[in-house]
Order: sequence, then structure tokens, then C-alpha cells
Amino acid sequence: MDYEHLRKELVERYSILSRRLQQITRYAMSHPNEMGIETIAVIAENSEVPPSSLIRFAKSFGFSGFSEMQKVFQQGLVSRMNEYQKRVQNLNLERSQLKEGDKSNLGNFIQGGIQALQSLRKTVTDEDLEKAASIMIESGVVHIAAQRRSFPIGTYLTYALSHLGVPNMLLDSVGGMFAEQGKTIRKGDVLLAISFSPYANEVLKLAGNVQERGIPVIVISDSILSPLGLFADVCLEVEETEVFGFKGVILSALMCLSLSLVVELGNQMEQQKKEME
Amino acid sequence: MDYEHLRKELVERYSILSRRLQQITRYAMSHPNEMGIETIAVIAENSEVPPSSLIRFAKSFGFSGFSEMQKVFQQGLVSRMNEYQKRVQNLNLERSQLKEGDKSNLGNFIQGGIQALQSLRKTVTDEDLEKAASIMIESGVVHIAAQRRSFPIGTYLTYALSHLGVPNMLLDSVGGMFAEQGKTIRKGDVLLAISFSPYANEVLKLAGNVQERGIPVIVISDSILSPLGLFADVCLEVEETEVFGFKGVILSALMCLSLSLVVELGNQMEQQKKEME
DNA sequence: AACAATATGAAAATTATATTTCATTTTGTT
DNA sequence: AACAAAATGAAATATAATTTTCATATTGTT
Repeated sequence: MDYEHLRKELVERYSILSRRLQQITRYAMSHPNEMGIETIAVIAENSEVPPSSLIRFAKSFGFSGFSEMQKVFQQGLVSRMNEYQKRVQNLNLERSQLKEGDKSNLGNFIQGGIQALQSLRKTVTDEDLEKAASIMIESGVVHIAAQRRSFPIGTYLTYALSHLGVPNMLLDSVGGMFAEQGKTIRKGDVLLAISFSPYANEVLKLAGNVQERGIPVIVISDSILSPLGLFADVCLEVEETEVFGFKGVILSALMCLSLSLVVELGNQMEQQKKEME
Repeated sequence: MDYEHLRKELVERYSILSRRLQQITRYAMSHPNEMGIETIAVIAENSEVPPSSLIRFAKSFGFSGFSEMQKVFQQGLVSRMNEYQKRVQNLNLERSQLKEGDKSNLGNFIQGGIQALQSLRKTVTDEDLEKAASIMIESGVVHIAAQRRSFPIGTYLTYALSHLGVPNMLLDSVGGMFAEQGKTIRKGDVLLAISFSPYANEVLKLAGNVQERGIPVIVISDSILSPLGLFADVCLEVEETEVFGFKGVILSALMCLSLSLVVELGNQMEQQKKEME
């Protein structure tokens, strides 16, 4: 029996229950979370009913005891939460006026991209972004490490930073010299490392070395607990998203994040300039 | 200690924990509902950890035992649900109002990115995408011309095409040899040119030459009437979008479009393979 | 009002669950 | 390699929770 079914039963059979059992029914209907989480003793206390009555209540609805019924309330608690989560997502999609029945490749990837962008709002805080930008602004050269799938993001960042006049270096592995390029990172610089599962070994190694030398590391990865996240002074988290098993969707979100980072940096630079005057 | 606080602690102290305790941390972070509802024995079973380690885990975060910590997860479960409930209500209200009070950079760029993706659905048709893919599939080498702002998209395309085993060439201008690289385009090949206002001169010139020689040109640009669009056999139109005067937002949409193109290509290749059998 | 049927709750008994203990393994250091 | 310190997990123990029991109270019927 599931949660919704149980609720129906409670309402239907309410009238033929004894006085006490009706009291319990009312309480259960209005405190479903408590019914799922607390112990009999606590619920008995709060509902001003002896524990044995709660058990009788459960049995009268066909359960072997209170515990069995409680599982239904627990399951209801979790599934209601998932339900809400879904509704939030659906409403977000609806708001964006996209048709659900869109079967085309493009339509699906657009939907996936929008979801990836939305999730960005949850996993990255403005504070993180500000902190990352201020570290970069205080540093000498910004070294950018991003291999394979993340490389396009690296090329964007080096383009945008150069436009802003921020000294930077893209470790592009030209000639297979990634490690050698990494050796040019000096005290006073900063490393911006971008990597997602499966993490590029050379980036992990570099980030580790750089952090050990007391040089700040800004990380963009899928979790603060990822191998790369552990080296981070600031970690900007971007959830992996998939469409048809393709992980590329994340790049739309990464682009957006990179852009925000660059603009934040630009803003801070301007503010600094104003303060100098 | 409340749920959010506990999560922070988990992340902060993760690195100084023992192997087992790290394993438990990861599990707890990703299964918070279960942590609140199930018994030690069940969680131990699911996370493949002995019960005693779970208690050690709780104690290492200052709780008297597992039960005490579980209360925090339970409270988190309930409060997150209330949170979602509120959000659903808010979204329902907001739906009519459209605009959010989000003042942060990130929030604005996410909104901008979402709009750019939405507009993609209007300006690019599935037919165009299919046609572009089928031209590429019938060609020898795919040459990719994308300078400056569009260059990151070029690097993504060369990465993805190589993964699919599609012969391709990114005209990356290394050593300032863009024009020279362009001369390697032969009959039977195809040029994929990406450029937005102000159009990179070298790309315009190349596209013109290539088309004159009767080689197909696929264009990604802001309008079929753009200087570049005029040379196109297929033109995938992506509207320019701006946030705070920044044109970078378009890159999120371009990424999405590129991904769709690549996947369409992959699909067509597979279909072709099947038909060969 | 008297009786039987049903409902109720305090306390005992049972069962489930959490915690501690301690022998063993792993890890880090000299 | 040898040792000490720390971590680990199986089993024993302690604690907490649920369920049953049974004496008492309430309700409905004649």
C-alpha cells in the first residue's frame, strides 16, 4: 500500500472508527512528516494518545504493526519531495515555453542545455564567483589548464581575459609540452583548472603541485569532493548533465559560467580603477 | 547543528578523514534522504560499510552517536520539502510576472543563456541540421574555420569530430598561417565556417574562394543575409544576444548547436552503417 | 439498571536498533 | 624491514523501540 492509497483509506473509513482512532486519524492526516520520522513514543506524546492506541490504529488499517505503517509514511515523505522537485523543474521548463513532445535532436539538446544552466544557479554561488575573480585580479599571470572536453572553455577564457588586458597563459599542450608549460607558473600567479570525470591526469598532477607550492588554485569541476576539487581554494561546481548519454551539454553551462566569471572580473577591475582616483 | 551546517562540515573536513570515513561522507552527501530515514543496518548494507564505521563517522563530527546525527538529516529532509513547497508556490505566482529579482551577474547570464537557447529553436530547423550533417558525411575532410570569439566552438567541433572518426582540420592560425591552412581544402572536402559580426575578414575571403571552386560551405552565422551567409550551401542561423552589452552569451547556444550537429552526424553514420549490412 | 461487547491504557515482554569492545588489519615512520 | 599508531569490522552488549497482555473503563442493548 502506498502513501496516497493510505490517505484515501483514512478518509473513507474515518466515520466507522472509534473515538480514539478518529483522533489519531486526524493527527496522522495533519502531521504526515512526523508520522514518518518520529518514534511511537514521541508521536504518542504529541498527539496525546497512548502508544498502544497507535499500534491498534495501524492494525485496524491492515498493517502488522506501527512500524509497517510508518514505512508508508516515510516513503510518502520521500516521494512527495521528488514530486516537488519535478514540479519545480517542469514549471521552469514551462516558463521557458518549450514543447515537451519535442522529439528532435536539437530540441532535446536545447532542453538539456537549459536544465544545465538552471542547475548552475544552484551549485555556484555569487560569493564563489566573486572570490574567484578577486583572486585572479590580485594575481600576476592566470594560467589556464583545461584538456580534452574542457579545452574549448580554456580557449574562450584566454580570449576573453586577453581582451580585458589580464595577463594569462593557456596550457594548450602544443608539442605535447603540457607539463613544461606548467613549470612557468610562479609565486604570485594563479592556476585556473577545469576538469570533469574522467579527470585528466596531467591536470590533477599540476593542480596538486601548484597548491603545494602555496599558489592559489581555482577549480571548475563536477564536485567539491572530486579529485580536482580537493586542491581548490575556490571550487565552482557544475553538475554533469547528459542527453542521450552525451555529456557535452555541460559545455553550454560552462560557457555561461566562464562568461560570468570574466564579466565579474571586469567589473572588479573597473571598481578598483575608480577607487584609485 | 542544522542540516546545511552539517553539509558544510562534511565538505570542509573531508580531506582530513580516513579512507572509510571519506567513503561514508560521499555516500551521506549523495543519499541524504536515506541517511534520515533508514536504520544503521540498512545504510550500512547499502553503502557497503560496517555499522560501527557509521557510528565512528557520526562521532568524528561531534555527535554522541549515529542517532543524534540522523536527527539532523531528518530535520533536513523536512525542511527541504518545505523549501520545495514554497518554491512551487512562488513559481506558480511568478509565472505571470516573468521577471525575477535576480540581480547577480551569474543569474543574468543564466537567463540570457536560456533565452539564447530558446531562440535557437526558432532560427534553426531540423532540416537544416540534417542537411548539414549529410553534406559533412559525404565529404572527405571537414575543414573548420572559426576565429576569435568563435574559436572555442571550432576547438569543440574538432574534438568531437575526431572522436567520431570524422576526418577534420581545424584552421587554428598557428604561426599566422590561416590562409595557408585554407589552401589544403580540396575538391570533395567541405568547409564549416563560423563567424559573427564583425566578421573575420580572413574567414569571409576563404569562404568566397572555396565556394567559387564548387566546394560546399556550411555556415554558422547570425543571418542568412550576413556577408558569410551569402556563400552558404546551408546556413545555420543563430541570433546575437546581449547581456550588459556582452555578446558572449551566444556561445552557450553555439555549443548546444554544435553538439546537436555532431550527434546528428553520429546518428547518420550509424544508420549508414546499418544500411550497408 | 444489568449485561455483554467493545475500547482503552499502563505496564510487561519482546523485538529491533544502536553502541561498545576488542582482536585484527592497515598505514605511516624510523 | 620492523615497529608504533591509527583504522577497521565482527561480535557482544547495552539501549531504545515496539508489541502484547490484561485489568479497567466505556458504550450500546435489552
